Amino acid sequence: MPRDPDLLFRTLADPTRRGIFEQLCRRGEQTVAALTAHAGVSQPAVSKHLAALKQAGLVRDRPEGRQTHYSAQPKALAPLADWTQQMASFWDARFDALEDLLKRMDQ
Amino acid sequence: MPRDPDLLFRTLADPTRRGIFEQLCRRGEQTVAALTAHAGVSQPAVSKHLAALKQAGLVRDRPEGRQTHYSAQPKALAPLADWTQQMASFWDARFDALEDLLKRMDQ
DNA sequence: TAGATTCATAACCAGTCAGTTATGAATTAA
DNA sequence: TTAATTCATAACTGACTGGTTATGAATCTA
Repeated sequence: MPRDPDLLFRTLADPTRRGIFEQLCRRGEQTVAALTAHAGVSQPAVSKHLAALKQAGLVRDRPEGRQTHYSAQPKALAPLADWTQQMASFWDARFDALEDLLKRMDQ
Repeated sequence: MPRDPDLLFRTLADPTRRGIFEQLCRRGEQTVAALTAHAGVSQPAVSKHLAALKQAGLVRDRPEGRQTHYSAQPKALAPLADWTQQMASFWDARFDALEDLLKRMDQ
């Protein structure tokens, strides 16, 4: 159930790639050409980033004629949110344990 | 307010480094030697990872004699959670807009 | 059909980075 | 003081990867 967030972290670590994903989240489905217009890198670079995002499940592609439409799959971010939550909860648990100990010592 | 999550993503992208951070979240403050015992890499590698984590604000160091104790600062994960939340909300907003449009068309 | 457009892939390059060993500084122990 | 321990840094290396240009396949248009 707590899926491995490794691929997710690696995929989102690159700012250009993260920018493309953000663009898709903000503006919705877009073609490669539209994404390239904002990405600041060449079209092949964008295609490679899209392939990486697809590999991580963060986007879906919808081929239509000679163009391909991509859209974000924000659901795929769940393992990331889970991981973050888990780290915080570990910390909280220890904090609670300390609080508990202090209370006990106070008695 | 929405701080830049770039350094955070880059820092957490490496599995070894993320493992060290997880260890600190789970077990609390630990020395470099203790962390090295679990990391599966050399002590200098661990020291470098700790320096990176510290740079990102994810850990604090507490020098004590010849050893240095490190502890997690999970608060530093906030921008990550914020970013994730924001991506989801962008998506939801568009979804709502679509829903709205459909309702309007239905009238 | 011929030409233009859209995208993906191949091939290559340069910079980054995580790992190593070697070493030294600072502290503790004998 | 001498020896041992703990950690950080320097120097180096090899792998990875994000960028490029070149190219080709597929599709649309004139």
